Amino acid sequence: MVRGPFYDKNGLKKGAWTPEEDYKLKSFVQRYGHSNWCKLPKLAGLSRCGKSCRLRWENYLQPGVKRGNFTKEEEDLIIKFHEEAGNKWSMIARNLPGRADNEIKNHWHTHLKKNVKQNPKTCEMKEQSETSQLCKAKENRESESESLHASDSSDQSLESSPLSKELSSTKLFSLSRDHSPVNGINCTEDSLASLETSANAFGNMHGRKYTKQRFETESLHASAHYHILESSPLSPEVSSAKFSSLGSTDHSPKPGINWIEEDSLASFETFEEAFGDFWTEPFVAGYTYIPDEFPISQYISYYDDGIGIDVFDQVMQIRESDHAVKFCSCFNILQEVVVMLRICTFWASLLNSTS
DNA sequence: AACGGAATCAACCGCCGGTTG
DNA sequence: ACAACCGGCGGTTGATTCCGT
Repeated sequence: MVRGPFYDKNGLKKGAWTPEEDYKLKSFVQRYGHSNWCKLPKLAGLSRCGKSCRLRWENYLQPGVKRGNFTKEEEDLIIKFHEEAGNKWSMIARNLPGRADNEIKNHWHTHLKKNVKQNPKTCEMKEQSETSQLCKAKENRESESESLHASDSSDQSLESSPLSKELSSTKLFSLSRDHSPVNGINCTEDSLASLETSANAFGNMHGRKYTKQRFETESLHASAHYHILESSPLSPEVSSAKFSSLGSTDHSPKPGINWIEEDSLASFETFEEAFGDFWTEPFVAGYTYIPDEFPISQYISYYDDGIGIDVFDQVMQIRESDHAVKFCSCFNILQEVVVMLRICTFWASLLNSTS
């Protein structure tokens, strides 16, 4: 189902991700964030391109990512949003918390598209949608941009938005400071405060500057998250835990977090069972190439006050300045060899035990 | 049991727009 | 103002699994 691993001409690994790579990426991102995907693979000790890392994180490793079967409600939402906006998978994904755009896209092509075609009424609506899809796509971008501007003062753009009122009001809800109930949602002050705090933490943790686009995207994401929670199988506790964990300085997995990647890391846990502290032994923990004693605490305030100190960049500066990267590269090769030996040992022991 | 086509889905590719220097 | 860089997005690919013959 997945391309086998191989190396391209630049020496970058392609194809399926291994549990080991997942662990490296997850550990690094949870600890230092991901303000620069291009530099991240080198720092995290991965022979992957930044894009590949980003995709893997966003689609599978990121806390809160839902895997598995789509619910009827989710499918209805996908169909509805697709009718509204066409192949705007990222936008649809923002309104389905926990679902990656790639997964939604795949689900559409493999399950929903044919179902929609079988339904004449829906098909008709879809055709109408598709005929104006190009126009809508353009309008969507414009209206999203407009709604951002409008959010400062009024909801004028809502009436002209090609998106449904539900979508539009979601945006308004996310972008405005008005805490009154919107679109039938009873918003308590507490939940809103929690949402805002969480959203802030979410935005801050990566050390990203709040550009117009990012503000828009992340606000949408945060609001959509709250919006869907009303009917989502994900509990509010999980949701808030998600954001909290992202903004927290303690990046160890927390109870209550919906660690969907548990499944994908099942084999990884098997390693741990076999070797106890397999991944926490020095050569592996260092795995992130950043020693535990790295003076990270002085930057931790970043997460709290949101002032633009980027932990990731600090790591980069320190490590590049003293040629640590070169050292780590050599060190990493040794680590890789040791890891491979351990994996071989593990499988050998498994084979022995089963035979 | 063997084969081949269909289905699935993780991952890659290339383009585009925003940001930065 | 401009070029380079970077992240995000949607389309596509291809390995694997499923299922019918």
